[in-house]
Amino acid sequence: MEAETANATDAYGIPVIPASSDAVRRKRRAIVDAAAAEFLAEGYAAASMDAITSRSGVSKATLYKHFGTKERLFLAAIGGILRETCAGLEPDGSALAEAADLRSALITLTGDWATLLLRPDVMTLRRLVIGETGRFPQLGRLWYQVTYDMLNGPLVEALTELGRRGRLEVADPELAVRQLVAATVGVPQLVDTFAPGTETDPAELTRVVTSGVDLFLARYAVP
Amino acid sequence: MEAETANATDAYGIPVIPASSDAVRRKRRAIVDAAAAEFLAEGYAAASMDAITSRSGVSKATLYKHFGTKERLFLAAIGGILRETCAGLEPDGSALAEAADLRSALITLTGDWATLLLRPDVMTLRRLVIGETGRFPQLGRLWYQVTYDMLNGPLVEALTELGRRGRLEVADPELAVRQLVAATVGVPQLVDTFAPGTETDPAELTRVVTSGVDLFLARYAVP
DNA sequence: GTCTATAGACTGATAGAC
DNA sequence: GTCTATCAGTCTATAGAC
Repeated sequence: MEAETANATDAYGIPVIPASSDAVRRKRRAIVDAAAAEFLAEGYAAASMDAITSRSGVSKATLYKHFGTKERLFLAAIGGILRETCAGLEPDGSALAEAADLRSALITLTGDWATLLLRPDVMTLRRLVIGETGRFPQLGRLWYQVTYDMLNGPLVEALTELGRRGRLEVADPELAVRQLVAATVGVPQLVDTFAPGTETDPAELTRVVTSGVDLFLARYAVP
Repeated sequence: MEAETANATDAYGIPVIPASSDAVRRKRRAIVDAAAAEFLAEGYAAASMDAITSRSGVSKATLYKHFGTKERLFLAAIGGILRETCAGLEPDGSALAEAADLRSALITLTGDWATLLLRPDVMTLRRLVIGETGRFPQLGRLWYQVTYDMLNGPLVEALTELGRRGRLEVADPELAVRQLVAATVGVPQLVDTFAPGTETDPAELTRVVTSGVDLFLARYAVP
């Protein structure tokens, strides 16, 4: 039924869009892409449905037929690229427990995260989600969940395993991971959060990440 | 001259409002307060000048006479409360260099910062500034500057002094302070950034801050 | 009587929705 | 393409200070 499809949401309150024919799917794709670009550039309130219509090349009727309201289009577009951004990214935290050189493995892992999370498009998305979290709490929860599943979760398991093997001494792996992420990725991320477009020189990034890992190991490594 | 006053800005691009009689100043105060409440609740684009007019109790002519445009009112209101929030807060980083118990002093200092920065009104303001940084870069710069002057700056000096006295070994005090802030305040702040209104139990906050300080000292304290 | 500051109706544009 | 609501910003008639 039309109304039912147009109002379905998943566990996070992000609209669920049913599968369909190729032509329909391509139009929907065009709308979502246009919406994402407009919302990322303007924010939710300042974005215009007319502008999204023009960008996507479909008619307003088609747009409203598929998404119903501005709110639902926003959630579908932003929720979608949020998932996509993190998809295809292998956490590979399990390799960490086996690594011969733990320090190098941690530097590589946190460095890779930092490179991904500092990408201009990811930072723009992050700023948008933070700014709209008051109006759309489900987006904030989704962002936190996605980044947690990608970064923190696997690492907590790896640290716990490393603790069992006697290579680390972490009483609270959950907290330790949050500290590691904060002391590495979090440091350059804070600057770019308030100064968009700040260039982060790769050499400087490596230096910051390395220092963060050393901070972590100074406390938690078994001598 | 009228036009000159209505367009004057300071070094950060925040409108400068000249002093005036008590009655005029009280009206201006009412406008700014109403504007801050509306902008914090709705964001820049969704906030309505009519709503601000109603809230403040003055007429639209008065409002436009004083602030000229929505943009200028936004910058004046948000820039104003941003400064106010941090005013009257003594950094007192100099006491750190003299502290007998450095660990306790750091825990107290970072704990106080965390308590201030996690206040719901401060977090709401922070989310707004992050969300509007694309449109109003000067607000992002101002936030970074204000928090830096309040937290990081004095602490960098204190760490440098403690290094001279042989109690710490910090090759890069600037980076060390960013790590300390990230590993203490930054940890609970990240949660509340994406999940507004998350209650942070004071005991848990102390535990997190203490652990962050211990992380810092494990790396940088001279044995 | 003159003049500044104000109230609030008004305007043209544009929004979301259908 | 049409519709109605609402937006930022303007304008005019008036109230009150001197």
